[in-house]
Amino acid sequence: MLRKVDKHSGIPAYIQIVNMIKAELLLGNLQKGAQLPTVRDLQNIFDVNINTVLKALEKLKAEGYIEAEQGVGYFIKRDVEIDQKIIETIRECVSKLKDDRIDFYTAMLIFEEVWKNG
Amino acid sequence: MLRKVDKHSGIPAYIQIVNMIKAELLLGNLQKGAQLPTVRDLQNIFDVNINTVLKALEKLKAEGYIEAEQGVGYFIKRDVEIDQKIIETIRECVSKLKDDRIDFYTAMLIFEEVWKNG
DNA sequence: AATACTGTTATATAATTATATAACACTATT
DNA sequence: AATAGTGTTATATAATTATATAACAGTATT
Repeated sequence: MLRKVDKHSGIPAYIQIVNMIKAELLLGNLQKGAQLPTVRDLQNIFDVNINTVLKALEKLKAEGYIEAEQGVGYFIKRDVEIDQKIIETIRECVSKLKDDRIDFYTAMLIFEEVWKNG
Repeated sequence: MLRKVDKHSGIPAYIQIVNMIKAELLLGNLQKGAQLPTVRDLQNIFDVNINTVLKALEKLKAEGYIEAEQGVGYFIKRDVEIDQKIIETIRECVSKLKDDRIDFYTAMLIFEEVWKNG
């Protein structure tokens, strides 16, 4: 689900936008051929300047995820394959962590550290 | 474990440094009273400019995690409590995901999206 | 006292990120 | 043909992030 960018996270807005759209692709919420909201709508959805939206779309285009049709819109270029088992693994983990009342940021810190120095 | 900053991740270096040190605190690898490497050593460890190190340390100090002794060094101010069960949950999840050959970035994207729109 | 190690402050410079704003170009509808 | 909706390009401005470099100030050791 596309949502407002977090302007206090320290992570550049255009990176957050790229990440959100990639996540939609991975979860199958955006599939090949689907049309993205218009650039000006995305501007409102993410609550950023139009140039910031374009920077994100340009990156996604360069990576082959989307393509633009001048005067028409942006479209998803290809599906991103992902094993449903992986999503289920993550869902279960997130569920457990939320039960333990841990916040997202802390979870991410531990997740990254464990991943890189297991 | 403190390691080089990823200069291509898009995430500001000083934020990465703050996150790495916080992760060490959460995992108990850095405990109350422990001394951090010197500012100039940290500069080499993270492979950034001294001002970038100071910016990160300043943030950690402002948040109460560390304190400075002029002419002596930086020290951990307090332990960060965290249920070991949480760490175990994350370890297991990471282990499963690595078995499935998924890369860190993709895992994080799904993790964040599932967390925020379960 | 001198030295070598700490943290601290300062200045200048550059690249990156983000905003505001305007105009242009293509497509589809009226 | 005119219009309204798309994407596209451009300019100016500001804040943030990061670097290089130098000097200063406190602490502990010799």
